[in-house]
Amino acid sequence: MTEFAKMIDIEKKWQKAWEKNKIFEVKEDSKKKKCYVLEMYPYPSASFLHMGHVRVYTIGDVYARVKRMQGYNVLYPMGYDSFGLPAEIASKKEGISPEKYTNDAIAQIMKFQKALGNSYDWSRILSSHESQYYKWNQFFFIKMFEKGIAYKKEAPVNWCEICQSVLANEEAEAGKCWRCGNNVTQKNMNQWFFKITDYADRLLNDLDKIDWPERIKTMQRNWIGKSEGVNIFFPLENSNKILETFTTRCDTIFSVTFLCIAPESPLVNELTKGTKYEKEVNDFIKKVTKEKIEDRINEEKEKEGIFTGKYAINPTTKEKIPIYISNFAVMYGTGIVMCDAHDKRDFRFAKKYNIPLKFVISKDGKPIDPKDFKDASVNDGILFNSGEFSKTNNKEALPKIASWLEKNKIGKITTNYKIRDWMISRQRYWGTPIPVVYCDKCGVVPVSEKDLPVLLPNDVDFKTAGNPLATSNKFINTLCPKCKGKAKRETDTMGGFVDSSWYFLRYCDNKNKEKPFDIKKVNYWMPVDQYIGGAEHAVMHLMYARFFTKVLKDLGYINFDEPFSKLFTLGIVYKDGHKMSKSKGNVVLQTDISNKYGIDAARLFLMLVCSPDKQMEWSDEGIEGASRTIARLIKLSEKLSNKKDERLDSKINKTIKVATNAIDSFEYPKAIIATVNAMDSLEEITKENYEIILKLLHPICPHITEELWHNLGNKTYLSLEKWPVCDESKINDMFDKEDKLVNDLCEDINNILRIVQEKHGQSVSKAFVYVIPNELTMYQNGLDIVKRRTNLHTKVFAVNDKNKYDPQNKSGKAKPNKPAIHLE
RNA sequence: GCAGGGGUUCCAGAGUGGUCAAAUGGGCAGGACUCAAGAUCCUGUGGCGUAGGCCUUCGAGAGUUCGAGCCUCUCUCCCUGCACCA
Repeated sequence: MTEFAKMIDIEKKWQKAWEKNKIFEVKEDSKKKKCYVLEMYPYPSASFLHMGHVRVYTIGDVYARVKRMQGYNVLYPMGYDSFGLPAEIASKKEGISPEKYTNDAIAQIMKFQKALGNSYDWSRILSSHESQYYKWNQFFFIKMFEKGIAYKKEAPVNWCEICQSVLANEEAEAGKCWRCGNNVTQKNMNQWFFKITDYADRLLNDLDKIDWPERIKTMQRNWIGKSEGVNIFFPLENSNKILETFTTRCDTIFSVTFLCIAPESPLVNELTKGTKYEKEVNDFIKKVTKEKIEDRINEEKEKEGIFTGKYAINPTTKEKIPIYISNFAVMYGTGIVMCDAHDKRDFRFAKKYNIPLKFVISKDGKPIDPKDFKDASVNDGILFNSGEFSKTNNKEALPKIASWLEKNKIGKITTNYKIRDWMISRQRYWGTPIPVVYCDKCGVVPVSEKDLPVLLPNDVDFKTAGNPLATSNKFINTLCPKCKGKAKRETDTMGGFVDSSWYFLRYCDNKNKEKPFDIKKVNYWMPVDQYIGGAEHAVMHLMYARFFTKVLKDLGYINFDEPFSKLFTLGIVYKDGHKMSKSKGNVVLQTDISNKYGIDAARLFLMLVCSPDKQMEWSDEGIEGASRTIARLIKLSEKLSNKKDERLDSKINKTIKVATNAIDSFEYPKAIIATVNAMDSLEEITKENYEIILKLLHPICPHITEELWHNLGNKTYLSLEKWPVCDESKINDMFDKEDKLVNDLCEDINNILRIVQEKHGQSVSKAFVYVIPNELTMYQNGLDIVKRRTNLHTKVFAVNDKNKYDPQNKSGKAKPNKPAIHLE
């Protein structure tokens, strides 16, 4: 225990020294290559840190420390995403102001974070709830409002009754509120939006520029949901009306035998109003929309529909085709689907309602009939009954059909996106006030820049339902910036994702009072070279931050259009098969572990046990192993000698090479294992080589290595020392080969020895080893090792009898020469 | 359904064409040191063999290759994300 108590003293000592001497504070320096390492800034709610948090922060710190030692000018900041609902809820319940609640939480989490010994530049700290930060949210909002990127519109929004607020599409996962899990309902409200749809193509295309995990890119591509196809025009029978459908499979147009309209489509009413179908259809729509949100999760949901009584004309075949309303059609594209026998869902629907079906694709182009089929024919093949396109491959014909449709004015080549504009309005208090006033004369007027920030008022009532901001008269009543007449302020605040969309820019110049940031500073540090965070932000935060960056570039504030060059997504820490979390009650606390083993041991274990991107299982035994490794590192300092040893130099340089490469690609376990292996195989070590080992392990275990470094008489900080560079000329593969030969020999001897002793009870004291002549020296060099590891008096002889050492096995495998062993 | 990632020896997890019976850590077994325990260190940990080897193994099957855990194809199971998206 005394040993570990000492460990804690060591940690505190160096944390203080680093902070006092500001060794991690950085400035722009055009002579040095920069490296911006960033962890997603946390929401300051945790009243403690568990091993999941420790892992996150350690991964970033290791990377930052390595880059710093490699001579980069490393920006590695920390801050807090401090606006959000929990603070507001706490105010409601406990009567503390959100500000006090938040500041207390930040003080708390900072204390724990500092005990990790991370190399943050704390002078750059920021919190999004500070007016000096959110002022610039408002500033950017006004700039975007002027450009039409921020706009207000009446829109159906997701409304959560419990949170009394609207939710972004991204926040209403599968019809449930992401915070409280309550069912989300639809409501029409006037809301503020950012026009992210204008950037859909750039957001999609620029994914190719960045080094992100394929998984995350795929998720973003899905979310943008670009699909290229054709809008095809179906004339309504006995009418001038044209029904427009969107399809990506225009090659099946000749087989279309019915249309389906989404129940939400305004067209439905138009088609059935005043007809005998009206009531039945309306009843059906009521039923569908009511159950819709819950049933969206249900894959097995029965496809249902109802006939509208109307017909359309297939513009290619001129056939009269019925129009249905169906629960499988949604408001995507035009809200109308053209249906045919080459789609499984359409086919089944048609069978259910006895709608005629036609095929136009078969394997060989010979006509086939849906009557002979139980299910849809979805394979590609040769077209038939398709006019001039018959007898051609459907895939090849597709683009030709598209342009043919367009040429004949029965279609239009179209691109559709799933992404919707980003709804930023929240009816909450604890967020950035949207800097807009409503004036009876002038309408919607943005607040003048000189009047920013629009501060959150203190005289609000958190107890009444709805938006607390609406209860502050001081806040609401103001003057119009244009006409100076009476006006009312917008009470919506911005969702938290606005804050997190540019905080990484503010770190570059966090104290600037004149501007959001100095362009020169931002252009020096940005883009973030390595962004680190959880995969749960794959879509929302990471998409919005990319969007914001592109907007700021267009507005002339920055000169790059992707914020994060490289992204690393973390694996989760599990314990007993569950994600480590307070609610599961399976947390292992930072304080518990660091009190017992020291934070360095925890860091070592977390970095050693598996790659940082994988999920890992916490193990109490594992940390013991890490703790022992640190003990061995300390012990190694007793083995210092001045003996020059080429073999050792070779080994150390090879280790530098392996560890450096591994660390660059986040293969921390590989780097650690290489270093620890080198360390463990040593009998004695020169001071220079020991220092190299300390340097290699310093990013992982910064405190103990710093201590040992100073114990060697060094006055500098190891944290600022140069990362060792591999001297290729010192690497000699002969040593490796020699080691391997000797190793194998020891294993062979030991194996035979065991068999001889266990099974036959003979005692052995000498080993005679016969090897081929050109390997004799190598074996002799390793003789001491053999003697030590086998406890036998060993002699090596060279023998020229080639046959004896060149055994060819039956499969003809070429085997290396193996020595012959005699035991006595 | 679509997309992304996986299935390795008791466990976790390395490993992308020979140097692989497969790193490392844990567990387990044996040994050294101790009166003893703990700590520490050493050795072993698929099977067979009184040497150099042989046999079996990396989800299943097939293929490419002189040679496959590693490459190709099919199947299967698991995870993650998206989804009545036409």
